[in-house]
Amino acid sequence: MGRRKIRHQFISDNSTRRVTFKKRNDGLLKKLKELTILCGLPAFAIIYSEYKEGPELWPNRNEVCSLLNRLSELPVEKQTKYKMNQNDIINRMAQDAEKKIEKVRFHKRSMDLGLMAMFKDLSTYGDYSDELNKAAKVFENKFKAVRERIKAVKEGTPIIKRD
Amino acid sequence: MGRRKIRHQFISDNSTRRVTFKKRNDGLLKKLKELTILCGLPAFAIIYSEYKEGPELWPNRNEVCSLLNRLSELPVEKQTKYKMNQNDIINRMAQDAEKKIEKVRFHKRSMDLGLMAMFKDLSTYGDYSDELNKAAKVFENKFKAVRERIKAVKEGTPIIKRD
DNA sequence: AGGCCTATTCTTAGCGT
DNA sequence: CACGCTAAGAATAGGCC
Repeated sequence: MGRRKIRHQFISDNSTRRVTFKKRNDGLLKKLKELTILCGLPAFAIIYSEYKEGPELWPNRNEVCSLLNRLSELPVEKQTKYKMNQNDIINRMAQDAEKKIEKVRFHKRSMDLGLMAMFKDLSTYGDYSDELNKAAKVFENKFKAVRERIKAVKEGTPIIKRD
Repeated sequence: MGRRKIRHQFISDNSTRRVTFKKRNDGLLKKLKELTILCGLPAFAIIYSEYKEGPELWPNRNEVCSLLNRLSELPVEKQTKYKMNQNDIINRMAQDAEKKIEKVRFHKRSMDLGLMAMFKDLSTYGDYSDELNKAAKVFENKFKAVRERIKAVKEGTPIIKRD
């Protein structure tokens, strides 16, 4: 919704990306707030960006932790939605990561904060905190494993519609 | 954005609220996904609703936990945004809660999942898990304390624009 | 970099089935 | 109750300062 239609992929231009982030981040939080008010329910969002020291955390950490604890108490059978979402995000992040590797655009931040989390979900490799290059290499080796897991987890239709 | 403009408040009609939730929930997750792709960053959202067993968790719990841990490691001085968000949500939830008390619309779910979290953040009162009425009463007593805290925490301008 | 503006595209409220 | 449809409203990409 703008002067032109844009492609649904990473915005390479730093300036444009920054502006887009600002606009869409604000728009997203506004909509999240509206949803919680209109439907009277608790919701949370966490958005890390390279433009801020602290992450966009809405509404706050304590509530997120509380709800996460609730989630862990749910019977596995009732976490279907969760599984599908996980499948969805793994797929997406894998694709994003693939592009980044190809383009050698592995920013430390995204690697440190985003992809490492995925690794932890798959297996334990120790501490890569300050060894970006090593981590990147490991990622390449683990990529196939990720794909394998994606297939394994797959089931049902994802709630997040694909474009 | 529809045939008519709607008021920014809780939708009392169950049927309408359900439909609105479905539409807006989907729209929100779509936008969150777009943001992560367009700007190449990790983001997360958790939405509890009364319409599903499991909460809408995007993308998955492990990543959320990992990022939360990162957040806790940030110097307090750099958590300004977080503080403002917390201030914002406390304000909002306090208002929502107030309405619910007045209208005796304290659904067990929202109380259990949403407001209790806020209580935990303020002080420890023991276990209210299955005592809704008691919790509601405590809330009324704590309401002023909440307001006080809001003022104490207040500083800077919130990133979440108010309507 | 940060606002403001507005042409365009996108979202969704109210209905019909 | 779940969908499909579509016009009224919103969000925002690209410009301009």
